[in-house]
Amino acid sequence: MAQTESAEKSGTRAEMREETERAILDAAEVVFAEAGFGGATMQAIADACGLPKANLHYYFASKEKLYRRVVERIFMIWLEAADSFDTEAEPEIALRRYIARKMLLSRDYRSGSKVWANEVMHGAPIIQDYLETTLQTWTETRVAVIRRWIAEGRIAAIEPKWLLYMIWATTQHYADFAHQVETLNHGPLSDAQWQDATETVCGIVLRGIGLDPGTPR
Amino acid sequence: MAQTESAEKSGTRAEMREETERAILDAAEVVFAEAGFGGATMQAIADACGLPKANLHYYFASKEKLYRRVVERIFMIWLEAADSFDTEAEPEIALRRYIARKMLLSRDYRSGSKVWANEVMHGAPIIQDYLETTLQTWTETRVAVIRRWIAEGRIAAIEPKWLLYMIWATTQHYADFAHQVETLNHGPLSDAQWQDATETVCGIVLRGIGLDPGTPR
DNA sequence: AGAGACCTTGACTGGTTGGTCAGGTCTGCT
DNA sequence: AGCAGACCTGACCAACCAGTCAAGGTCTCT
Repeated sequence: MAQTESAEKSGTRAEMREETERAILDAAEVVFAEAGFGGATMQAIADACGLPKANLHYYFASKEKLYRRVVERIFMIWLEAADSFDTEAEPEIALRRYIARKMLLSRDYRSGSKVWANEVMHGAPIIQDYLETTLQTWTETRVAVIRRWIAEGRIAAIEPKWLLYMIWATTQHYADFAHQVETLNHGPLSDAQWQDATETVCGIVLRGIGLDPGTPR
Repeated sequence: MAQTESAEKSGTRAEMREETERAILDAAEVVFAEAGFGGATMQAIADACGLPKANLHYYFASKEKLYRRVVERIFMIWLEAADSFDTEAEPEIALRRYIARKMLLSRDYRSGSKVWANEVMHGAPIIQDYLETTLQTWTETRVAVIRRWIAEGRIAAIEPKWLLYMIWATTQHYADFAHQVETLNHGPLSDAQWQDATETVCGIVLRGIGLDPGTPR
């Protein structure tokens, strides 16, 4: 009974294992986001996905290994979104698309963003290597692109890193500080507000580096 | 011996108590910032300020009470800085001064900023009331000022809240994500970099809302 | 149908943590 | 000097938590 209890029509062995792992990862992501690594308990994660605690340890050897998988998954999603920063496109297009994508991520992957923020804030003990390799490389390529734009006189002469940090910080703020944002807003942001916020961020950033934001949409 | 061991020339009873409390709060701020509430241990805080763990409980009844005091202290510092958003001044001046002040805070009170970020990210269980009262009020007054600027045609018509979030997020990024920033920078930011980052943020924000950043300094 | 791999789970354990407390020390006051 | 009250601290405890385990259940393949 127990094994076929899940609502999904039981697929192959491997499929079911994957499903269970994903359910645990989803639950873990939320719990880690709400309580931090230290504050989260395996029991809480187990409760959140309706499994006995011992089951978690069957799928993930330790709390730390589970946490690492959660963080890695977030990073992959982030990386995927990062590709929307098209190095070939016009600056207006590339930046606008990238900012919009990151705002979407903040809305749809709030917990993931929080876990990532937590991890970095505490000195990135688990994913330091990612920072030094993948993130470093990605950043350098985009910095190079921005420098080229500057050299071509298309945008104002600013240090590219400060611009990237501004975009990262602002977009992630809507996930990491969602509670504060929603408190000040007396409730969750509406679709219109998300759209307006995105457009405002795009507008300030583009105009801020000397571009014409043009007509949105 | 123990009581007079502190380097300070022992003052009055009340002074010494205050000194000890501040030493504990300082240590707690760092430990909470590095490990989060759940990950921090009273023992680690005790070690960080060179006191026996039992002493902490003499000055602060519980871990949670100590944490609350740490967060409250941060909030007070934040509020003080918030006053540099002069509602009487010209938009360029008010915003420039406010951003610069917040950047300084990020540099000098990194741990405090992290603790605050942690608290809000985890749903502000301790300081929800501050968000709903003091922060709400402060925000509303500044939003009103920005709306006035817009009505007077001095800055572009944008939702003031999105602008404030952008400033908060960007400036705090340099504290909360200091580890990531420093990794990508291959070391701590120099004074010149701090200055350049501040100037860049001011420039993008001001230009972004249709103002002339003018000549810095 | 039967064997063997795979999965599930309640009960348990060793270690850690927040918090307590009794007994001691020091300070300021009379 | 002597006393009262503030301060200090090592040792202790109950609660909790990550991780283990053995016994039993289920699925797949032949």
